[in-house]
Amino acid sequence: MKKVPGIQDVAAEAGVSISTVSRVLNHSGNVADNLRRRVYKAVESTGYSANPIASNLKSTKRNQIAVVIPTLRGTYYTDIIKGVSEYFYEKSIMSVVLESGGNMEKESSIIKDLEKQWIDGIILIPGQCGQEESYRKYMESLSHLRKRDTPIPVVLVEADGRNEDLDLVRVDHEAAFYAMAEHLLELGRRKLAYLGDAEDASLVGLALKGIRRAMEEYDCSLSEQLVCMGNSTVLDGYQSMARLLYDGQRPDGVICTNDQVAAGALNACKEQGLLSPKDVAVTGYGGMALSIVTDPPITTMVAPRQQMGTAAAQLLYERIEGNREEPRRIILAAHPAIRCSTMKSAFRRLETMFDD
Amino acid sequence: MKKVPGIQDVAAEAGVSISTVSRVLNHSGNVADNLRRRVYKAVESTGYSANPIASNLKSTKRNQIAVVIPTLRGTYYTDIIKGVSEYFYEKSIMSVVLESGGNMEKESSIIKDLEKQWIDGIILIPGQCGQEESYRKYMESLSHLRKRDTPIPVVLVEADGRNEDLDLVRVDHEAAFYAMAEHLLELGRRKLAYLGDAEDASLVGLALKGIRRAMEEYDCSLSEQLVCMGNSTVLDGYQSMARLLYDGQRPDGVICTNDQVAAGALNACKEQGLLSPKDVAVTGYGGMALSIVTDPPITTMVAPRQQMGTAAAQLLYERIEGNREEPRRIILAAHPAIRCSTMKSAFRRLETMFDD
DNA sequence: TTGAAAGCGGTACCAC
DNA sequence: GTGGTACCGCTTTCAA
Repeated sequence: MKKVPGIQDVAAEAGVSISTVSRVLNHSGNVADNLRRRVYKAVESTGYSANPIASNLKSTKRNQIAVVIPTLRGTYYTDIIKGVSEYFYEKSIMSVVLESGGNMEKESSIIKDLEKQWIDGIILIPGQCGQEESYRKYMESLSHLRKRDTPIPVVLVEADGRNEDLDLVRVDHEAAFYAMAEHLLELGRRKLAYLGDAEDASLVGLALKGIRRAMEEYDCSLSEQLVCMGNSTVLDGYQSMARLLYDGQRPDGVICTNDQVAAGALNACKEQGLLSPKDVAVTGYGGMALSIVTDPPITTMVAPRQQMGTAAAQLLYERIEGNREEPRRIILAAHPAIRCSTMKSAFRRLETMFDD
Repeated sequence: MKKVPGIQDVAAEAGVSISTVSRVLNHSGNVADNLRRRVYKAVESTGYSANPIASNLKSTKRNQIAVVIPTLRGTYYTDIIKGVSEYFYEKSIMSVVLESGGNMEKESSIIKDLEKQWIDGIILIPGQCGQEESYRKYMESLSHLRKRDTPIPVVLVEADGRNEDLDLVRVDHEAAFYAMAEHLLELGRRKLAYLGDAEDASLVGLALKGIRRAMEEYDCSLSEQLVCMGNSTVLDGYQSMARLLYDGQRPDGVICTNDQVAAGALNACKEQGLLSPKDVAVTGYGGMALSIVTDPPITTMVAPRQQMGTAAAQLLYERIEGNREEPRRIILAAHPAIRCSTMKSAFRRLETMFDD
């Protein structure tokens, strides 16, 4: 195995000093035209390409950031990644994607690994962080990053706001669920149900808050019996809804924690001969591709996922460049997509925005 | 800004030589117990963590591979990434994900960038490589990687087999489409249509080959009028199917290039009052999450996406370690998921395998 | 068993 | 303008 050509080979080939080669290649300092040409020629003939590792040895910069996400399944998080990696690709910074499984221990261990890797920054999308106990340990590993002599900047995405001093980008879930509830209430529905994700306590809290606030304004309230906790798959939605109906509960509006659950709920309704939206109006959440292909298509709140990624990337970049000290929070709004699962008259055009 | 503790600080703190610290930390060579203890203590007190950049300076290894994919949208490619990154995470090798937009020029430029980055290996999922002309330039950039003094190994995923000497992992699409056609033919359907993706000539070719082979065996053939080319979104499927019906063509079976197109086609049928599967049986392809939430759920071929990723990662790792010289191809089979869009009696259980 | 010293491939500062 | 040279942080001989 032949050795890779190094800068010293180029220098030898061109008959100039290493310093000169460096100057030419980094456009630093002035070099006489003839030398410059000779250097370029030597680069050509040797097939030289700078070793990025050695280049960063001094600066101890890696030109690399990491995105830690709960899961690569589905499109919610990968859309966020899209925003992040596009932003950093422009800046010649590579993005590494790590999957935590939504598991706090794994997240912590990944973060420790990244620390050893001397990564330039981390965008962290935490999984469920319900249990106070392990949350403490978790926060420790994060704050450790900031207490280092050379801190690794961290930007949180879609996390609750408990960690006050970290940058944060998230969707205003409370407002979004408020909007969904208001939409149903405006349509005259009063007996609303909520199908939540037991594993995402933080989202459930915000959703309930939003829904309750809307219902109060319409002088009604959310019955505890109509609040169901499952996981967040199609199957869970189906089962939760089926159980509600089996128990003799029959809401006239169902707000689901995401589009998958809504799709499942829709199925359960159909099975019982209930029509949507006539008998039961169903709303999803997230604006995933599948929300448009169900029958009827599901009314949902579209989360600006890629935009979240871009915003987070921007915040992180400011930190990496040392351009900002005080923490910032960016709260983005989800926007409604009204479809036939709540309004029969809804615009029926197949939307092209989702090309999952 | 304080300096990061380096190995020399640890050495000073422990009152030993740098060499000794290195030996202790890398478990290389024997060190007296008392020295070893002092080193560990010094590591603790200084908060030392090895600089991964400097560690690899000699070996010029980066412990980093790249996955180049057409798009981060949807779940098809991200599922492949999941397989890849899990495999390499175990090996302490980071995976970087780059999005090419399915654009050959961008792909080439990304690959050039990666070359400068001295990445240890590349898993490449090419976009459409229809046009012979630009394909040539493209192959050049690939073969350049192999002709370097220190070649960067490349594994292709879901590419056609034109590049004979590269490792390759893909699904046997011809067999899969053959199976879909056979399924419809077995159900007595004879007037089959095919909705393809104009931008993926390679897939179209294989699909048509498979479908035609199956039809021949049933003594019938595919009418050219029932072959439609669009793109691959829900909307395209809707439009293609609508056009067919508008033209007075009415197939009794429709084979779609993917699940999105099938979902769209299903919609168009419904709009014309056609029942599925009674009037028209519709099949999708890929086994995406949305195939299960449509009404009726769509019969599809499930592509082993994560498995492809793992297989590709394995091949790449062998190359990186220099354990193999001769190129290998791994062809995986897709497996059918029969649903109500083709057989009314199909098992109706909501499958949990898709939790998009 | 230990330490000194020579790189690894560049960058950057300092003379000339 | 140009070249010499001292690092960057770690690994790896090579002597002692």
